[in-house]
Amino acid sequence: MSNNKLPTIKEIAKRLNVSASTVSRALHDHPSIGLVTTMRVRKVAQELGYEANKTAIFFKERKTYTIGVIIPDLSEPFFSAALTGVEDAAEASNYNVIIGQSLNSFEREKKIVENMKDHRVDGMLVSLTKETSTYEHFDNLKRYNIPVVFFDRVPSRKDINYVACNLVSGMLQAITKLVAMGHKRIGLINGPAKLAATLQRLEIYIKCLKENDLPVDQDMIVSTTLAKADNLKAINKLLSLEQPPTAAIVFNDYVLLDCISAVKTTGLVVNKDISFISFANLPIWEYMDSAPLASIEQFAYKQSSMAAEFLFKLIKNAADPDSTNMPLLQHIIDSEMVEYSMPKQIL
Amino acid sequence: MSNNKLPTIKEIAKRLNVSASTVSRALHDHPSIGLVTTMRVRKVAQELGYEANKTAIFFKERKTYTIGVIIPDLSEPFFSAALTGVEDAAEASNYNVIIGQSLNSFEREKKIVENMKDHRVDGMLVSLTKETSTYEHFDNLKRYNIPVVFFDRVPSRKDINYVACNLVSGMLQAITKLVAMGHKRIGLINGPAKLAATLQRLEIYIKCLKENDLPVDQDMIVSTTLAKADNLKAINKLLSLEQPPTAAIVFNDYVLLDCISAVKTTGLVVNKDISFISFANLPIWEYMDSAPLASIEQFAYKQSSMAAEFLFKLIKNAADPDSTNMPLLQHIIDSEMVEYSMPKQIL
DNA sequence: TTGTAAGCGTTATCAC
DNA sequence: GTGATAACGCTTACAA
Repeated sequence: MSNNKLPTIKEIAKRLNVSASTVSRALHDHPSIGLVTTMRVRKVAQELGYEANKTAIFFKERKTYTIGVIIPDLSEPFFSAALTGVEDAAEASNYNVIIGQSLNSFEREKKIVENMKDHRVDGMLVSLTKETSTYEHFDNLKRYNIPVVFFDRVPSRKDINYVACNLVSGMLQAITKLVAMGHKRIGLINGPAKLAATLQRLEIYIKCLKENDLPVDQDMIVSTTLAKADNLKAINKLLSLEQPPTAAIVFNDYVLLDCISAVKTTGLVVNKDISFISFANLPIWEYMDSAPLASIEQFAYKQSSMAAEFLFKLIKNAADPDSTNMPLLQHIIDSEMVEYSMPKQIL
Repeated sequence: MSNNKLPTIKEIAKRLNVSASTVSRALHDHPSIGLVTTMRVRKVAQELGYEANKTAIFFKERKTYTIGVIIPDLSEPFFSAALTGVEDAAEASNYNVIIGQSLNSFEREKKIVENMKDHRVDGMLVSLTKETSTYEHFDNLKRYNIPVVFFDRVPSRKDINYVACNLVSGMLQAITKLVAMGHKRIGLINGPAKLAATLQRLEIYIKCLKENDLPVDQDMIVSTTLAKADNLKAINKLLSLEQPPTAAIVFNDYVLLDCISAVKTTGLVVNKDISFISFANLPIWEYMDSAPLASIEQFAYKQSSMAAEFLFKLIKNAADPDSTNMPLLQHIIDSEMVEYSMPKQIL
């Protein structure tokens, strides 16, 4: 253990019989310091292996050069991609990233916010819990001048900074494509009613059907709690209709995985008897036999890195003494339909 | 913008005409402070919404209550699971986690280490780059009393703290199982020669074949650069042998995905004409038609959370004034073969 | 029971 | 050109 304390500016000062301020200035090439002194200081600094203690500087500056990211669940590829987006943006701005997984628990989310506040992050990026419907824990941060930018799962409020994704564009492409392929009966396997996303998907689904002059048939709209057993029940309900749909929009990829299993169990063939299109997109679909026809790409990386840019803008603006009041930073990215190359069952 | 500065201990002191130390003590229920004073202090603190500025405390304590995690690539489910393991362990110890992805670049790894050192993390958890073969950048941390624990991808050195996974146990189970199923020709699709993991897998493969009294046939050992085209070439080489293997051990799941594609292209059937077993394990195999027979589970979460425990032990020990010199903390977890339920092609 | 002062490492302000 | 001092917010001997 090299328990010898790290050299400080004072240590150097003492060795040279100069003041700490002189050392500090010398090390910063302050013009007022004589060349000789500067050289002597540098030499000793070098010898001692001196390096400025940034934590002291940060403390003085009242900054941490760290931002916090709160996401629901890293095991979802969507969010790990998002985290990478944040990290890349942060690196470019010389910021560090501390991370917290809310695991879709509102209580955890609150706790993480609190903890990050205690650590005085310079800002926060947040993708909300499914449970979150109140936002005081974020409002509190104003007091600490900690700006927040939300992404993807954003509050239903207008007075916030956010980057989100518009699902309509991708869905419209998807349904239009299905129609072009001849599909007339397109079902919807939706999520639990209490989720905002569920209502949203329903509305979009209906809107896009209408745009394609298709009728909305309530029998073809089913929902699931997202539990596996329930996913199976939902798809089976569709399949057992007198006139089952020939295609279905699915709440997300995890639900879809179960749907595909169920279809196979009945002996039907995915992409022949029934085609799927789902939200989000697992990176491995392209390797799978029964991949959906397409996914609605929601650009995790793009959303999160843009949110990070926003955040750094806010941070800089707050630091600027003659900053004018910043307008809200808000952006919506259009989703896009991404087709998978040649679902194998069709070949 | 609530630009009014946050209340400090001084502010409270001023209001009450007492000293800052009194306030500090009162807020900590110091026994020497009179009840009345304590109450008055608390009241004002309450009114002002005072909260201790932890960054100041941390600075004084010369601690950050933050650890750094360096991993190659979050898009690999293995590492995002590992990160979750760290986060869970950290939460239990009231620590924060800052994250850095080396993206398998040695230069990036060095830079991240440097940056985390500047931020004075209390310790680091590291899973090395494929490129890393020198360790000065970690040795430097001793100077700053920043302990390091490696996990999964650990240095080839004995004087370090680490948690790793022993591949032999799982591989032995796997090959034994293949043999029990009647397989006599078991190939190996290995990685690039420059990776330590490649040599390791080769040795284990040979060892396990021998344990099962099977001959080692050089023709059945192929390798790939991990690039897609190369993966295809490797599997095709095996398939085009006069006597192709009936089973193969594959370097990792990503290589295997390509192998499966290739097998299908030739019209052969996975799990009938050829079976696979691979290292690591993608969370979605169980949903796939042509899943490998089994994966060698390497316990990302367990490794990383145990590494985190080690780290906290080291941190505590270093903080303890009368700490005896800590012995190295090292642990090896046995890998295990994990079978997938009923590969569908066989049903 | 309370106040004073020093200290964590650095920098900015003012004085000489 | 360089030095002293204060300040960031807090804790803790040591005094009183």
